[in-house]
Amino acid sequence: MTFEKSQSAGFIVNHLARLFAKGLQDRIAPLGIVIGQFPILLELWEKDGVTQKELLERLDLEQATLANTLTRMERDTLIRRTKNPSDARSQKIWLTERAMAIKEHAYQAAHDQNAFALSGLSSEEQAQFLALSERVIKAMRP
Amino acid sequence: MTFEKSQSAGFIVNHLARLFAKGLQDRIAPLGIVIGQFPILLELWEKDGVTQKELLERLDLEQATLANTLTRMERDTLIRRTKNPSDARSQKIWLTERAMAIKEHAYQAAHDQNAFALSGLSSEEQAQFLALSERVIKAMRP
DNA sequence: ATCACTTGCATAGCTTGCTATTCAATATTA
DNA sequence: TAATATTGAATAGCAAGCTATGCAAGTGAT
Repeated sequence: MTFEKSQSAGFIVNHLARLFAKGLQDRIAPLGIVIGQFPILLELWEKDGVTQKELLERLDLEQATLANTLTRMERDTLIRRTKNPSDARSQKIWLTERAMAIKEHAYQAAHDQNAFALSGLSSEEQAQFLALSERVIKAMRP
Repeated sequence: MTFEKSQSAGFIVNHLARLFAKGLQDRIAPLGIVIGQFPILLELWEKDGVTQKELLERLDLEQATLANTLTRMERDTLIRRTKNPSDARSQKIWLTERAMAIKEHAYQAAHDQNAFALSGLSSEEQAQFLALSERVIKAMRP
């Protein structure tokens, strides 16, 4: 059997993801955040004061990955945690001023990176690309 | 400004890549290899007895990433290294019997995973998806 | 021939993902 | 109520990516 990397969906998609990540990374670095914090911040900008479990439900991550990233975010003064009066096992997670202040800049960075990545495609092709990607995800999702 | 993850190319592509990786991971685990070793094995199955530098030129990885993965591959008896008579700084990298023996199974696994991932698309759509992806990569590549 | 530059690779240290395990708090059931 | 099960979160340990740095071997220029 033969195998051609350059025509393998797996390789192509991996390459895509790494280029995307690198591009966004560079754009958000000046804000003092890193890419793994991005999805978490997005959720918290929508609604904070939630428990880790509630946050987890809105994210596509394993619990341990989230816990570790939250620890780094606390270290980096992006979040604080307070006691949850109704359950001593859990805590409530809050954004700091600093994290709230960068929201718009971060949105802009993500928009810019997406626009840049798709800049070689027409609007129709962009829509097609996203739609096809969604269908591939659907096929693979357990 | 607003930001909708589910319509963000970056998030979608990241999700895609993780599902792909997980799927291939599961298929190759029985062969005793892991996903980071896969691209390297593909190149070595084509041609081994090469230096790290030659290998690096054929891969889309940083030198340090390759060096570390090669160390794990040696630990896992997938490769051996011999002296390079023409340059004492470098070594030649050779596949072991074990690594050679799994080649066809690994190709098959990758084929199967790609087919599975794209199974929700028609042949035309599959070609479209790959072509669009390539163009997105081209736009982002430095 | 020596001194400086370049090159090939390794190492250190970080992030972000994972699985497996642990532990304390809470809930359930006999 | 006591024993057991479940749940929320943390921790350990690994892989694979990155940047930055170090080091020894080779190359070149004076």
